Amino acid sequence: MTDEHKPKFHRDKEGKIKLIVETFLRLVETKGYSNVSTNLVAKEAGISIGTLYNYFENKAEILRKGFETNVDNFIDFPVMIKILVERDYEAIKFFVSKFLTSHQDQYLLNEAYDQAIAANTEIFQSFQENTKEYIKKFTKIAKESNPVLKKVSDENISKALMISLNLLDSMVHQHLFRDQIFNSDEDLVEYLVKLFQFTLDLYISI
Amino acid sequence: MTDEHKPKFHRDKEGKIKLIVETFLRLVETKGYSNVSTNLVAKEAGISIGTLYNYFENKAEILRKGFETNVDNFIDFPVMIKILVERDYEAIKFFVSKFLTSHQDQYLLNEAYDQAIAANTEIFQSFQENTKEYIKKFTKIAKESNPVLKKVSDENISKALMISLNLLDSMVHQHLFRDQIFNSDEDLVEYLVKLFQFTLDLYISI
Amino acid sequence: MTDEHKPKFHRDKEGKIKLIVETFLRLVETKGYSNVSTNLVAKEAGISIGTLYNYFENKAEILRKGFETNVDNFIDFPVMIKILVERDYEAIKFFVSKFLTSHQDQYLLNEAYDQAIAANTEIFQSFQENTKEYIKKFTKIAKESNPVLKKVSDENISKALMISLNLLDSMVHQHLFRDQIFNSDEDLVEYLVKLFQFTLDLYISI
Amino acid sequence: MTDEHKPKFHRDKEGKIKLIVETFLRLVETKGYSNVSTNLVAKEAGISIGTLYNYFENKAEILRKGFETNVDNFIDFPVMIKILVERDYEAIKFFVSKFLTSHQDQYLLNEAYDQAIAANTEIFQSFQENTKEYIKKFTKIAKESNPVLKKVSDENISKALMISLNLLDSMVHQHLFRDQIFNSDEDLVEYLVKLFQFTLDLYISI
DNA sequence: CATGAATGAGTATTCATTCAT
DNA sequence: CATGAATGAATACTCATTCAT
Repeated sequence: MTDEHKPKFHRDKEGKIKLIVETFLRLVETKGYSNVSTNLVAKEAGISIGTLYNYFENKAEILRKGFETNVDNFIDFPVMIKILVERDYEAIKFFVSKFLTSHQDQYLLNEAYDQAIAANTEIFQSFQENTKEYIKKFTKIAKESNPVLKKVSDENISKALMISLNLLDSMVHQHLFRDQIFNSDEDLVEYLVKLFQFTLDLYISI
Repeated sequence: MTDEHKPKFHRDKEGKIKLIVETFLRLVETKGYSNVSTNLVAKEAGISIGTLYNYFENKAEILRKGFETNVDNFIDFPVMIKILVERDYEAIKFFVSKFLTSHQDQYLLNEAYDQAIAANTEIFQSFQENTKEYIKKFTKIAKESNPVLKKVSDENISKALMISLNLLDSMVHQHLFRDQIFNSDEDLVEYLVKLFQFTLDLYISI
Repeated sequence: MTDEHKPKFHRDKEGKIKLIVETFLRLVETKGYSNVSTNLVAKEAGISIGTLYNYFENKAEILRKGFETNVDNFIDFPVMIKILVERDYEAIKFFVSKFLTSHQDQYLLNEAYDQAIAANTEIFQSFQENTKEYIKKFTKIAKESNPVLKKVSDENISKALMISLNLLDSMVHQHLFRDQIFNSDEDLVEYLVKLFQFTLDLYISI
Repeated sequence: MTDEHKPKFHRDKEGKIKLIVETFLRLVETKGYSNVSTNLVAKEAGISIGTLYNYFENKAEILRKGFETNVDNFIDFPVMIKILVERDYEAIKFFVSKFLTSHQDQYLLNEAYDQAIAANTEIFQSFQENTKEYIKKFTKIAKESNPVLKKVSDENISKALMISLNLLDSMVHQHLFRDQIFNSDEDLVEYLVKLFQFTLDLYISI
């Protein structure tokens, strides 16, 4: 109870960090990492540039924080586990469709990560560790929640997951931002589902 | 005497454009788009910055031109046609291996295209048109040079080609610059060959 | 009980001022004036930046206060008096050697004073007054503690002291941070002792 | 003749460099190195900041250039040689007086060198080399122009010169910018002449 | 058509200082 | 009297682009 008195005095620290990160990501999504200046972020967030740098050591750090929090609600664990095990066409289709719908925002973000990675090795490692941690977490939960997966090696589960997500990502990216290979979204989704199944069959044979 | 037919020295407009584009792409491949300044390009090309801007309206224009000319010698047409038709494991493997080897250079270039796309819609369309043109050209040649392909629709040939290249690109990219999903290059190549075959089987049934 | 006479904990204004000044000087000695931010001083001192500004109007003020208190324990009065009177080679040599050893720390501090002086005339005067006060104090004590010096004018004692210290300072500075005029520390010390004696002979003839 | 046609088209390159350096030094002399921003220099010189950076890689480089050109007309070689050999009281007095008169400008400049040195090791070495070169040049000329000096070792001539100049510098600095030790300029000059002679006697015995 | 000096808005980041709590 | 979040002018430096020659 007494703990709840204090925060009244402080401006909401976590809230401010969140505000900065969200503003930053929103801008990156539309303009690309290198076209978003920290000064602009501050202005758009309605804070001073000094405040921004009170919370983040540098520009890349904002991106890192964004990635960190973003990765957490990236995929729906139960849904994915169900897919891994049952390999149900409709389930995969649903997942892929949702992925397609929500991907547009993510795309420039991913590119931002790439750019930051290219410029900064530390951040690269941070990204890798975050992803690994996330994959590990997923693998553990997957095995715990479904006995069938216990027979599959951790490595293969990780592989299946990462490859599949990566494939989805790249094809959706191509579809949305480069050449329109498929005539319709449905066309694309159909192919992706098959690709997904193909990869699962390859690495997770039950 | 024959040398005098193509006036390569002064007053050679095309030669100068080519020089600028090549210098630009070479630099982008090693340093990334945003780390290559037009001033540097001019210096490296041995011309003045003023001359560069006589031939190109702005930086992005050089990239556009670069894409236009680059796409031309992207893949070895005969090899690719052979793959499409025969679907020979070793041939695909050879192609994929070569792709992997040469990808590192292309990576920063691709990112440059993406950045330009993000910043400039005009360029996006230019890119799309170029690619379409290229694919159309390939499809035509493929059909002409191999009767078996005549039965396959143009659309499917295009699809097979674009999807395959895109998949290769994304997986290699992931392997080289993001998380190391596969334990070795061989491991990756093996998977990619299967993926390649899967896609060909799907769209080009002979 | 005796400990309670000087309330060293909270509410100790003098203690807090001392803490700030000492922290500040310690940092300046290692990092240089312009590389020490008030925020850092506060952090290192374990107080808030707000508290720091409750006690000092601005950054330069801390330096001024630092000079004020620092000048007090600059030289060992008895040793210096002995030197002035006896002009003993070994005593001077010992003093000079010690000066050389301890100068490295003082250097950045002196530079800080100079910088502050260059930027702020008020501080200049404050420095001058402090030094004058200090010299006057020394002269008085010197005359009181050694009857021989009573014959010498105050002005000459001051001169001898200030010139000598200044000469030491500049030559040591040159030796340590600029060109290495002397082959060894011993070489330098030898010259400085002679210089010291020369100056004393000039102004304090007994 | 043909060569003389060209420069008409270019804005005077050397002139611009000189302009920048002089503006910079003028500002440093009054405000101190760290209080002079490159933007201010550009503004005061009536050029754009971009132009400034076309001619100098960074701020410190301007100072280096300033030092380089400054050191050349630092002392009057013939006068100094005469002093070294004849040790004439009036000649030294004249030299010292002139030194005192012209020193005010030099002081903050010297401090600027110190600051730059403290921040940048490369520049430090550049300074050292320039000074060494200068001293070497002087020593050579001195020996050539006056046979008496041939008996003296190069090292001792260098020492005598550097120590003397350093002593002058520090005492004048103290006199002008710190505590007024001497009652008058004449008073100071008198002491400095003696100091000068003392050092010459020590290192250059003829 | 070539040149390259000049431009200046823009970049990431710092830091002395203020003031609401 | 203490706190520390917030400020924003200032800094060194970059680079796409222009234009007088």
